[in-house]
Amino acid sequence: MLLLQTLRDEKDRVLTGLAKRQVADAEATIDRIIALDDRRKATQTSNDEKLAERNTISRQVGELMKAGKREEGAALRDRVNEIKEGIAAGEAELNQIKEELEEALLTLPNVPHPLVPAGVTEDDNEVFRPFAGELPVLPDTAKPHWELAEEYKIFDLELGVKTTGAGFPVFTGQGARLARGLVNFFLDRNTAAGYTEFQPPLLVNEATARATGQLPDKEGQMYHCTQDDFYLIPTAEVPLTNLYRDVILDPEELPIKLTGYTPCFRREAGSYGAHVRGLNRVHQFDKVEVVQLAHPEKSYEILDEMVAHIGGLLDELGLPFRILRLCGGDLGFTSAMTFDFEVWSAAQKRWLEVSSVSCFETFQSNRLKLRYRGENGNELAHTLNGSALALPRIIAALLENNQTDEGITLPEVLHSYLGMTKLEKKQ
RNA sequence: GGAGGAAUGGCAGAGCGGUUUAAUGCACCGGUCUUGAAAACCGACGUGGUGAAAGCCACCGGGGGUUCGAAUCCCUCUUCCUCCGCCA
Repeated sequence: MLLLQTLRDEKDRVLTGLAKRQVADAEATIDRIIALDDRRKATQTSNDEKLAERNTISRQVGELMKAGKREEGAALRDRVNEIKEGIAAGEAELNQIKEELEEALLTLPNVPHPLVPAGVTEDDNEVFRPFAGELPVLPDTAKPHWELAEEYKIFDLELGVKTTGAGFPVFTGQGARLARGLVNFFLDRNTAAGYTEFQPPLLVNEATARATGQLPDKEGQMYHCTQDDFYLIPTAEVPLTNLYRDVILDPEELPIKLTGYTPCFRREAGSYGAHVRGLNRVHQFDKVEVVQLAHPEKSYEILDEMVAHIGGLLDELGLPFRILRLCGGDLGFTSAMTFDFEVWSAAQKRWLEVSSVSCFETFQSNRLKLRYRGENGNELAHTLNGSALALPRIIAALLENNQTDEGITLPEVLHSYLGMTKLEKKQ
């Protein structure tokens, strides 16, 4: 959620930024928000005056009663009763204004950073760092990962359909081991880079989902347990970042670095077709996430650091990748700048997104009330997060790119995690 | 699921209807003293709204109510603790 103060003080900058996202009626919305806030201030001030009067008179009543002047006290009591009616009306109006204000504020997405390119669709994203080497070229007999998965018994989509439904792959045998090995590899590397590991809940309440911005923006994207009003997390970002909701940090504690492995659940309503075959898009998948809470002056430096860290993971896995900077139109609702990592899937001959790294500036911390003690009072911290990494498409690329007649070779860093150097065909 | 108890500032812990502008202690911060440190002493010491400021207002787990006046009384929800039941 954007700060009211920003809308007032930097309206031009906000409008320029939101134009990159093609936000409709941005100026009208901002004007309405400021008008509502003016009303809020006026209403609250007049109500506070009534409250102050009530408090003063009530104190006098107390003194009169103590002094035994019951009749004078009773007269003042009647006066307070009149004031109380005004207070009740004022409070009702105030609450209504606040509700409208909140609702309007929630409709505005984050303001893109000046370096974010304008654009409408993913085709307008900036190739921030192209892949430097030669893309691997496979023989015509090369198979896509969903065919390899059957030959090598990596995962089984039919079993997932039986137990749950489409989009819930069941990893089997050496496939399950590969997934577990990757999770451990990622967690070990993240921990070595100074991130503290957490195992958060996979179900979150509404307040948590709102604080990081999944609600109300992505209402239909999350699985909702209506009986208990919990949401299944679409990413570990949600519980991990919310660990620091309503917290005031000492500046020396920054940056705070968190990592965690969780399954992620996404409804992906309306997605179907050839481009979602195999592991390309599923409803449940494993992901290791990194989160940082940063001083505002350091956040973009830290974003660079996170990009470098994730690039290092992909280098170690030997996967060809490129980095995109998302354009305004493709940028997530809550993000100010996002880099996407895409690995080359040699059999499908296409780029697959495996990580998204974002700086949210104060958009999340405003809702989270995540602050640090600054020079001039408490100030909102910046939040950042990124996938390090999401498993399914990593597995897809590893299977496809490394297929040989003798089996699927594994990158050296995984040998000790899996206890083998390659995957073998199974009957 | 059942019975009882509890929830107050970073922590501990008073307060049970009206000088509470939330006592006191510890921690933290500034200062005096000291060669330096400790001790001692002095001072500052929660969050938010509004305002140029003084000030005013709200917040004692959340919500609602009683009252001229609520941290304090009532209702309700949540969480934690103790015990019972069930259970991986």
